[in-house]
Amino acid sequence: MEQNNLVENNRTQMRRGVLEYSILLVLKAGEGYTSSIISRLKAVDIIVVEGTLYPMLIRLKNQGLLTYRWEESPQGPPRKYYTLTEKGAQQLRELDQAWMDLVRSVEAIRTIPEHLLIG
Amino acid sequence: MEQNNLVENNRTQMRRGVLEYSILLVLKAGEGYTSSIISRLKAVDIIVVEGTLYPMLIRLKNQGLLTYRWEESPQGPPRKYYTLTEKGAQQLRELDQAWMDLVRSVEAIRTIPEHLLIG
DNA sequence: TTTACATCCTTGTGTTGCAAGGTACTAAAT
DNA sequence: ATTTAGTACCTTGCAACACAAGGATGTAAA
Repeated sequence: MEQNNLVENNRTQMRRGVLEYSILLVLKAGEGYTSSIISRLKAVDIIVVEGTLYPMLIRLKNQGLLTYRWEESPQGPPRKYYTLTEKGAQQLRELDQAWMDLVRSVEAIRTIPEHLLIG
Repeated sequence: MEQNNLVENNRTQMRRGVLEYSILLVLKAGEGYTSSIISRLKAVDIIVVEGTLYPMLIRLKNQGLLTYRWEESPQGPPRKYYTLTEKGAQQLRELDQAWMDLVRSVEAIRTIPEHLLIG
C-alpha cells in the first residue's frame, strides 16, 4: 500500500544478489558471529540486519558450507562463531567466478554498440 | 523437496539483482520489444525468460520508467516497442551509481586486511 | 530486583522470478 | 477451408527469501 523509494529498493535488490557471497567472503577472512559479520559488512556499505542474517547462517550451515563453535562472550550469552568448511571454500570459489562473470556481463551491456542491436 | 544446484542457484540470484538495471540499459541503447530484449541480454550471458520479462515491463511502465508504441510485425501480431522515459533515464543514472557502489563494496570485502577484523 | 545490554532465535508479510499455460493473429501447407 | 507452425501478447500459482517485529535467555551493574 506504500509507494516505495525506487532507488533504495534497487540498491537492496542488488545487494540481495551478493549477500551470500559477501558472507562467505567475510568468513574466509576470519571466523565471526552475527554481530561481527554485520559490522564487517557495514564497514564496506553492505547493510544486513539480524533478521536476515540468522536464517541465512542457519541455511548455510545446513548446506554444509559453514560450521560453528560456541565461545564465551566477555558480556552476555555465549557466541556462535562461524567458520567456512571445505565445501564452503569450494562454493566461494564458484561464487567468485559467478561474480566476475556478472561484472563482465554488465560491463558488456553498458557498452553495446548500436549496430549490434536487432529489432 | 528438491536439492538445488547450489551454484546455478547463486548465479541466478546474482542476476536477479541486476535484472531491472539490465533492462533499462538495453532500452537506453535502443527501443525494443520482449523478444529483442531477451536476445540482447542473452548475447551478454544474462538469461531472462518471457514469464519474468512481461510482468517486469508492465511494472516499469506503471512506474513511469517506460512507454511503448505498437508497431506491425513482419510476421504475426503487432509488437510493443518499449522506450525509456525521462524518468526512466533518471532512474538508470541512479542505478548506474548503485551498481558502481556495489562493485566497489564487493571489491573492498574481497580484500579486507586481517588486522581490520574484529571479533 | 530491576535495568541495561548482548546474544540467540522465530513468525509473518510482501516482493518477485519463473514455470506453465492461455489467447490471438498471420501465413503457409494440406 | 482447415490445419499447422510461428510469433506475439499476457496471467496464474508456486517457492524463495529479505526484512520488520517480537521473543527468550544470559550476565552484570545499579
